Amino acid sequence: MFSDLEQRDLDELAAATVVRNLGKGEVLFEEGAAAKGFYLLAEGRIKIYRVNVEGREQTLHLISPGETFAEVALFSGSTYPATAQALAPSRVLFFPRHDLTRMVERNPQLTLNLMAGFARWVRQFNQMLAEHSKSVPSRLAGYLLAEGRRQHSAALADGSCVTLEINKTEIASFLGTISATLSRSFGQLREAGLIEVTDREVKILDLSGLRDVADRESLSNS
Amino acid sequence: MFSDLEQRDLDELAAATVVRNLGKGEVLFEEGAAAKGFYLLAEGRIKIYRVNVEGREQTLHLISPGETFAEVALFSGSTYPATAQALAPSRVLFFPRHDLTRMVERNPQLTLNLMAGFARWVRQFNQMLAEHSKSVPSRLAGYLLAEGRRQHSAALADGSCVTLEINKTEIASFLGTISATLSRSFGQLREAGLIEVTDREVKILDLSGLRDVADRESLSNS
DNA sequence: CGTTCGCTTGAGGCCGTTCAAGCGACGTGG
DNA sequence: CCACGTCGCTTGAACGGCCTCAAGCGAACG
Repeated sequence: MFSDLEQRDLDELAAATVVRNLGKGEVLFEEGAAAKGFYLLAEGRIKIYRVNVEGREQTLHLISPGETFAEVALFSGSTYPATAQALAPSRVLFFPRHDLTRMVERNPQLTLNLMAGFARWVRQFNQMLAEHSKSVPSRLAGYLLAEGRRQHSAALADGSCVTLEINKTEIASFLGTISATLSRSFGQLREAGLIEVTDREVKILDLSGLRDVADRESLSNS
Repeated sequence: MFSDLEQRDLDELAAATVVRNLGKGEVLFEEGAAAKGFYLLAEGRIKIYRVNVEGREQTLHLISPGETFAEVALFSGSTYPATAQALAPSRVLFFPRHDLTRMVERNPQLTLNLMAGFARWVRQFNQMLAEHSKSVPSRLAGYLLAEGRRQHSAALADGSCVTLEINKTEIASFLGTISATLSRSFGQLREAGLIEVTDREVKILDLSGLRDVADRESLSNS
C-alpha cells in the first residue's frame, strides 16, 4: 500500500505512527467514536462488529496480523461505523488521518493504491451480502474453506486440517447466527461426511463436497 | 463532486463523457463485464442488482436522476460486481475511467471528493447489512420512510402520501424478498393502522408508529 | 376473447431462533 | 482434595417468520 511513497513521505509517516498494545477483550474504538485514522494489526486478532437493534452482535470483519482495518475512517471522515475489540492480546499501529490526507495531496499515486485497497473491501462486502442469503451450513462451509486457505500456504486437500482460532460463539457471531445453530450446522456437515471435528480441529474429509455446499444455497438442494 | 476541478479539466471531462439512451428493461452493463468507467443518471430509473445462486434477484441500489453509480469501477479496476438495468426509459452520462484517473493524478483534491462519495456508499452498505437482519415489515417501513424523504422536500407528517415509483415486485427484490411476502407485509402495516394503500399511493397514518416499526426488529416486539 | 402480468391470498413446510436442560472443563475457595 | 460456580458447547422441544407452491382475480393488450 505504501510502496509508491517517496522516502521523505515514508519517514514522515513512520514518525506519525503510534503503537498501541491491547489486552484480550479490550476495545480499541467504539461505533460512533470520532475517526481519526486507520490501523494496521501487527500481532493478535481483532474483531470488528456492530450490535443490531436487538442487542445481538454481528461481526463484520476478523482481522489477522498484517491486515489494515478502519480505512473507512479516511473517507467517511466523521465517525467509526463499527466497534473494534481485541480477541487476543494484540499490537496495532495507528496512522493519523491528517498526515495521510496531507500526503495524498502531495502524492496522487497513493490515491490509486488506496483505491485498490477499497476494491478488496468492496468485494468482501459484496460477498457478505451474498453469503447472508445462504443457509448457515453453507456459510460455515465457506468459512472453513476461507480459514483453511488463510492458514495453509499450500492448496487444501482431502485430509487437511483447519484450526479454529476463535471460539465457536465468535464464529457464530461472524456468520450472523448463534452458537446453538452453529453447533447443529457442524453436526450436519459431519453427518454428511464432509468434515470431522475434534475440539478446535476440523479435518476436511471431502473437499469438493464442502465446496459444493459452500456454493449452494442450502445443504439439501440438488 | 466535480466542484473543485479547474476549468481546463472540466472541459476535458466534458469532452470525454458519452451520453447514452436506454429503453425500459435495457441492460446497461452486466455483472462481470469489464468496468471502464462510471455513470451519472440524467433521467429515468436504474436498478443495480445481483442474482444469487438460486437465481433470485437481489437489488442493491435504486438510482434516481442526479445520482452517480458504478463508482466502484474506479477502484476495483477490473469488472463490475453487479448488473445495471433500466426500469424506465433513461438517459445516462458515461465517464471513462482513464480520463478520470489522469485527472486524479493532476488534481489531488478530486481524490478527496471521490472519497467523500465513497463514504456515502459505505454507509449505505452498512445499513443494508443492518436492515437484512430485520423482519420484512420493518424493512418495508424503512423503505417507505426513505422514499417519503426523497420525494418531499418538506418533512413528513401524518397524512403524507408516498408514491411507489416502481412496481411491488421490484420493491420486493430491493427488500430482499418476494412479492407474495411483501404483499402480506403491506397488509400487516395496514392492519396495524400505520398506513393506507391504494394502488401505488401510500398514505402515512401514523408516522411515529411507522418509525418505531422501522427501527424495531419485528412488527410484534415490545 | 384469450393471454399475460402484477398482485393477493391460502396451505404447507423448512430453517433458524428461543427457551431450557445437561455436560465437561476449568478455576476458586473452603 | 473436593465442592461449587462459571463458561463454552451441545441437544431437545416448541414457536415463528418467510419461502414455496398454487389458485384466483382484475387490468392491460393484442
